[in-house]
Amino acid sequence: MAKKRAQPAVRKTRTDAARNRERILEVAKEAFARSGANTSLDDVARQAGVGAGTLYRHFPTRDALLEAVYHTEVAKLAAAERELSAKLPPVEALRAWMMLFVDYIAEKHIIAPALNSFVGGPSKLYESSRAQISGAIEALVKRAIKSGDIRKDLDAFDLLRALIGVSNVASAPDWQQSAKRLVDILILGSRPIR
Amino acid sequence: MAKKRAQPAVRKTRTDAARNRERILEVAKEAFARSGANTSLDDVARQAGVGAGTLYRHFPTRDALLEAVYHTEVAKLAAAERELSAKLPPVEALRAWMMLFVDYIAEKHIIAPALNSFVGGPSKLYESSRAQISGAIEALVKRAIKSGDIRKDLDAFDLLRALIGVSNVASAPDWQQSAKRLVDILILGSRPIR
DNA sequence: CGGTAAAACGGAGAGTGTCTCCGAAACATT
DNA sequence: AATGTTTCGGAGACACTCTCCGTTTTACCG
Repeated sequence: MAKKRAQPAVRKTRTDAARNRERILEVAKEAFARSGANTSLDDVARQAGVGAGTLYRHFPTRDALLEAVYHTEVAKLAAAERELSAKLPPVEALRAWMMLFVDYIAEKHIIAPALNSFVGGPSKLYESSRAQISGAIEALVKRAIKSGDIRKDLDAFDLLRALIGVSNVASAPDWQQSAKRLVDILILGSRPIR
Repeated sequence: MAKKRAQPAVRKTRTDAARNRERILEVAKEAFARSGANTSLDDVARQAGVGAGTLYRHFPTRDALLEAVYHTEVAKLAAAERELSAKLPPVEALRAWMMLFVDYIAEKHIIAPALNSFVGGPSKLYESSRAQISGAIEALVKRAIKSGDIRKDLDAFDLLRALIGVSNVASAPDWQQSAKRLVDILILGSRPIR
């Protein structure tokens, strides 16, 4: 009694639907990078060659679209955690990952305000992205704690907040340098007392 | 030849103008605190009992209004620096001021994205507020460096960026706690290398 | 005081963005 | 090819931003 198939059960997703979804995602990614998180969604729809209705059906809110756009990027960051952990000593790995995070935001022009939702509200939307990112930093921190290089009571989430926060202030020209200096300060400040 | 008064020279500002300006400021402050930095300015104008044109004449941009609204708040923070410096040892003063900053943002619901402009762009608008805030933290850091409790090469601006950044991520419920833990980490990480 | 020029007011309206609704079109399935 | 479902798309209702300019208010002067 596990699977009935009396009625057509599940219909294959229509190809035009899938195609449009992809196209929207592609255009949106570029638009967000170019003009920030406030790009006109109608514009995105137009450039993707679909009607506004189509865009809003696929992504009911601006946040939903942002989440979808950065989903793959987030996955890459999570993957980097595993790599770094494998080839670097605990603290170094943590540091390297944080630096990577900064670079990522700088390069891809990911809009930090959107990231807020990762550590922020109870939005179901970001659930999976948040899980990936916080999973990554938690693993890194846990390993560093175990090795004795980081204080036992450090909350990985605090570090994530700091990281996102620092990346938020991205207007100044030397932002990236400043962010990296701060990563070092954060790590230094997270060492065991003495 | 210091003061001519051939022509009417300077006219006293009209009382209605001053009154309206005050009223707008008052309403805007409340509105920003209640509904964030994106409140409808037309609404603000309506609630202040003036036309949209009046609001925009006094404050040409949303940022200008924000700046004006928080001008006095910023002044208070700057004043606190002097007080704390007078009654606490260098690092303690720095720490206390940073904590105060966090509290301030939490309590007054100051919209952090607006603060970005303080450390950010070359906007002439925020010039005075920025000067006050960065002056405060620079003084605190300089004193702490002189006392030997903080590393010589620490950039006060970095610290300010971190502070604003961390305050930015204000969605989580335990945000304030997290922010304060981070302040401690930042200060610890800014100590001399031994 | 009353007159007058200068300054401020205010709201209509043009431009733009958001989001919904529903008839028309495209699709998977039989 | 017919059928019934899913998706499309863009017109349109609504909201917000910001400007323009005829009208009103005010400070100043005689």
